[in-house]
Amino acid sequence: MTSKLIQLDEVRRICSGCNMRQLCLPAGLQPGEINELDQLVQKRRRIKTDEYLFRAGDVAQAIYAVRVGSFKSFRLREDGVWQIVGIHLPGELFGLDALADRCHQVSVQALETSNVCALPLADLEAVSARMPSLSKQVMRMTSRELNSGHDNHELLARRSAQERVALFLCRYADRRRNCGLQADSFDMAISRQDLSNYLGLQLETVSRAFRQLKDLGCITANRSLLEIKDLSSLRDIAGFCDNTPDYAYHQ
Amino acid sequence: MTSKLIQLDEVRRICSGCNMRQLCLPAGLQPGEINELDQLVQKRRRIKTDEYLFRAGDVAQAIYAVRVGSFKSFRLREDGVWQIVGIHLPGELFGLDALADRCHQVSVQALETSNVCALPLADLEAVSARMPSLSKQVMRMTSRELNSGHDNHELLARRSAQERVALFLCRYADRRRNCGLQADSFDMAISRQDLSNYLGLQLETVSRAFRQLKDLGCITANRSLLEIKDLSSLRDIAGFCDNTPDYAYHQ
DNA sequence: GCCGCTTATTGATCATGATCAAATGCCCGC
DNA sequence: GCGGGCATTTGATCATGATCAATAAGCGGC
Repeated sequence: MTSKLIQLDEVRRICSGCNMRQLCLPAGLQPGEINELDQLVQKRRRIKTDEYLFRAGDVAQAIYAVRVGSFKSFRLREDGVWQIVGIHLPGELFGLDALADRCHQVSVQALETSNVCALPLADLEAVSARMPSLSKQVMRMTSRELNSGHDNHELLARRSAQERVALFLCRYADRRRNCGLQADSFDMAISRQDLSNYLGLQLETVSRAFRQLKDLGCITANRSLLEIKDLSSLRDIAGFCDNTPDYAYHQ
Repeated sequence: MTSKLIQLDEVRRICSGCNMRQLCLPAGLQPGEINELDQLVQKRRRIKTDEYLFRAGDVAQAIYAVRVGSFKSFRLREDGVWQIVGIHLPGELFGLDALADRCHQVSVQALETSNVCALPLADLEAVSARMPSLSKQVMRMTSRELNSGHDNHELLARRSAQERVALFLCRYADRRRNCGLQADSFDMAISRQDLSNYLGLQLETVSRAFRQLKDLGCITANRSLLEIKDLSSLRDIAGFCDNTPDYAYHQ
C-alpha cells in the first residue's frame, strides 16, 4: 500500500500524470512533446508559507506554474507602500511579467506550503521553435493572465466594499472549482490583511463586509475557514447591486 | 516637395521606416526578418473616432499595434455596466486577451482618428517557428501589457481621487514621451466620462481633481487640452501622499 | 449668428469607507 | 494551563467621494 502511494506520487511528479495537465503547460501538446517538456521542467520545488520564490528586481530564471498551494505577487511602491497585484492558484502560470526585460517586476511569496514547477527561460526559448504548440500554450496562459488583470480592474473600479468582497469570493471559489479543489468549503490561505490590501480596502472594512455576508446567510467564516452557503445570492451581491443608467445604456 | 512628402509617407508605411519600430514588433528583428514581417502586416488601417475595431465576443482575426492615435478597450458587464480596462497609445499592442480562446474579451474603440496595423493570427502562428525573434518580441510586448495591468491595480487600490488623476496624468505623459509625442502640452483624446470610468471615479470627482491640480499650479486644462506645468510636484501628489506605516515597514 | 445638444464645471448634501480606539479570540511556546 | 503576541472583530467618529441639481461652455447644424 505504501509503495503504491509512493508510485502514485511519482506519477504525479511528471507532467503527463499531473492533476493540472489540462490547465497547465501540457495542454494541447502531443504525448511525445509532453515527455520532452518533462525533461525541462524543474518539478516539485517545495515552498513554505511566506517563503519568497523571487523578489522584484531579481534576474528572471524561469516561468513558474503552481502545482499545489497558492502564491501572492506584490510590488513595493517607491514610497514604501506595498500592493498585492495577483493571487495564483494551482494550474496558473506566473513570472511572465519578467519577460519584457528579464527582470522580475513583482515579488512572489507562498501563501501556504506550496509546490511549484519551473520552466527555465533559456529552455523555453530554445524549444519554442521546435515545439510551436508549447509557445502557443504559454501565450494562451499569458492571455488568461491579461484577462484576469481586466477582472481586477473591474473588481476595483466603482464597486462597494461588499461587492468587492463578494465578487472576490465568487471568483476565488470558481477558480478553485476550475482546478479541481473543494469550492464550497475551504481554508482561504490569504489573510485579511493581504485580502484587504489586494481589494484596495481597509482591514476593518473587509471584516465588516464578511459580517454582512454572514448575516445575510451567504457564507460562514471563521478566521480563514470559509463556507459558501448560498452562492447564487453571493453572485447577486457581487454583480447586480448598482445599475447606473448612464453606463447601462452605453452602446 | 509634394512628391517628396508622399515618398516619406510611403516609407513610413513599411515597418522598417515606421517611427514606432523601436517599440513595436520589429524591435529585435534582423532587417531580413523585418521585411518578412512587412509582408504579413496589414498596414495603415484608418479608424475614425468612436469606430469599433472589434467587439467583445468577435472571433479574433489578428493582434493589433497602434501606429497613430489612441484606443480604449472596455468590457460590458452582465449587468449592463461598462468598464474601460485599457488605453492604448502608439507602439502598443492590443487584442492579446483573445489568444486564450480566439475570441475577443473586450471591445476596442478609437479615441480619435487613428491608424492601426494588424498581424493576422494565422500568420503569427505560421511564422513563429521560423522567426523565434518575432514570437519573443510578441511575448515581450505582452509582458509589458501584464505589467501595465499591475500598474492599473496600483492606480485603483487605496488611492485618493487626486492621486489617481495625478498618477494617470504622469503615466500618460511618460507614455507619450516614450513614443515620441509631445508630453508637456497635448490634447487628451480621452473624455472626462471615459477617464472617470477608467479611474473608477465619478465624473464630478475627476473634474474637481483637475480643478485642485490647476489651483496648485501643476497643470492647466481646458477641456481636452492639457498642459503640465510642474511635473515634479504632480509626481509628488501622485505617489507620496499617504505613508501608511503598516504597509511601509512590511518586509 | 442663433439654437439645441453634448460635455464640463461648480455647488450642496449624503452615504460609504477610512481612521482611531478598544476588545476579543486564537495560536504558540513555556 | 498560562501568558504574550498577533489576527480579527466591533464600535464611534470623521473625511472623502457619490449623488442630486443646476449652470456654464463648446460645437455642429441651419
